[in-house]
Amino acid sequence: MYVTAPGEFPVPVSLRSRKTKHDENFKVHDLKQDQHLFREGDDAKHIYEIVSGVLRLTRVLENGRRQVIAFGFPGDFVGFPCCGLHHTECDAITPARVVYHRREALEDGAVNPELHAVLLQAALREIRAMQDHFMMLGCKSAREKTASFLSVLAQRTGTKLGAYTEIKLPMSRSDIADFLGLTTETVCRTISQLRSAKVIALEDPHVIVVLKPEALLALAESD
Amino acid sequence: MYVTAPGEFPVPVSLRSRKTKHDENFKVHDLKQDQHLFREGDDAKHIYEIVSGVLRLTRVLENGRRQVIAFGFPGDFVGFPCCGLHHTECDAITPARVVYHRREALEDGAVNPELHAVLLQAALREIRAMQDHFMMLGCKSAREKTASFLSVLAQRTGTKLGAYTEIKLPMSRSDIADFLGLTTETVCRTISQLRSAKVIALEDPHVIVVLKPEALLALAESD
DNA sequence: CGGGACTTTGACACCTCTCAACTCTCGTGG
DNA sequence: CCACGAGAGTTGAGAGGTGTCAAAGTCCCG
Repeated sequence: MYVTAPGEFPVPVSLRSRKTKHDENFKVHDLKQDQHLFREGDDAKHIYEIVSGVLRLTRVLENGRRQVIAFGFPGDFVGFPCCGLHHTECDAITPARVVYHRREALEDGAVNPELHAVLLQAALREIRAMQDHFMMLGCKSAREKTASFLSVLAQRTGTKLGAYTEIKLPMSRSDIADFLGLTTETVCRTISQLRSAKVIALEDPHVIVVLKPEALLALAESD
Repeated sequence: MYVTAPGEFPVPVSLRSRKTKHDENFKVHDLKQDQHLFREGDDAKHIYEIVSGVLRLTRVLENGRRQVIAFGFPGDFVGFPCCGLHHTECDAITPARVVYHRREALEDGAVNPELHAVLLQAALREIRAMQDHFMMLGCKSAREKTASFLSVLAQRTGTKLGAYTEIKLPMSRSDIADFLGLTTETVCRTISQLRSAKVIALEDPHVIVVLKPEALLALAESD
């Protein structure tokens, strides 16, 4: 998941079973919290489709600085290989279930044409979503980034509570910070500001209620 | 082109003609400077392979802020579609020549298997390169960004002058700034600092000589 | 020769980072 | 049962990097 334009979220595997029925190597795997799915430099044997739970894709520089490339939510695909290798770390920040798809299904259209098409479209959506995320990292202020992040999360994973929307944040403040190109302190402060402005409320640090969705969206794109 | 790890640059079409000989829709097109190749929202009929010249991929937010997604150099592919549409602007910052590849060649493996594989690998490299660029935008300071940018450009397009390397910068300062998530003024100042430190020299604003490549690389990754 | 776009430099403001302290929760062990 | 420590989150003070605004310089081209 990137902070991307709304309205084009992927369809979980469960909703398009017809498309995957021909995958003879269809295989489900469960991950415990904090368990790794793959690491940077690993041979890429599979592409993974997330059924449930939340994954985290990260890269680290030599000097230790870390970037969270993306969060993987149900319906997302992770692990697109380059030159046969994974180039990010991937681990589960909640218990999670993924479907394995053989890399050959992506790279060779003859193996399983239907699955091939699904994986290819997922890769193209990935490119599009990463372009969206460039706008975040390159153009936006801390407040805009944080508001965008919460706004997208509300639309993608929020649960309605009457006029409000409740967001469960499975990731830590420092995950959010490394995703948005900020520090944990700045993320905390910005969330506190949004709370002071009555745009959101905090049930606890990992459960946020969006009180004014339209105000949140406005802050996400304000000049 | 993103500011990416060195040593894995694409191979220009001219060097792998065998791989494209089966593309029955192989078509060359020339672009004048400042001419558009496609715009955001256009129907994506083709993917483009750059033969010569330099292209610029951009996105703009509602409030006018701009992000340069990538620069396209010879050997790069641009125009990967999502949902059949282009999601960036693309124009030529120098006179350029591109090869058209029909979108179907990417999306349907049966049309031309060899070309399909080439385009697919290009898309996967694109994902990898964008991940690299996230590190730039999210983790690095202005000096590190600028040094990285010049360093990569030197390796990718530089011409050797004895111990030195000359870089031609076809893009404006504001293009560089929008690519790196900075302002033109900051890019200028940072380049001036590098010049003061005798790491680079400026023949003119668009021709830079790298005097100390190892120092430039060190600045690109310094803590 | 003059106008315009681009580049460079300076002064200043302010946003974000850094460093630090405090709180809170939770799990461990005495 | 309580003490203790570890880790995450929050908040504050201060510094510094980068953005903003302004002006001058450079170059190209009409």
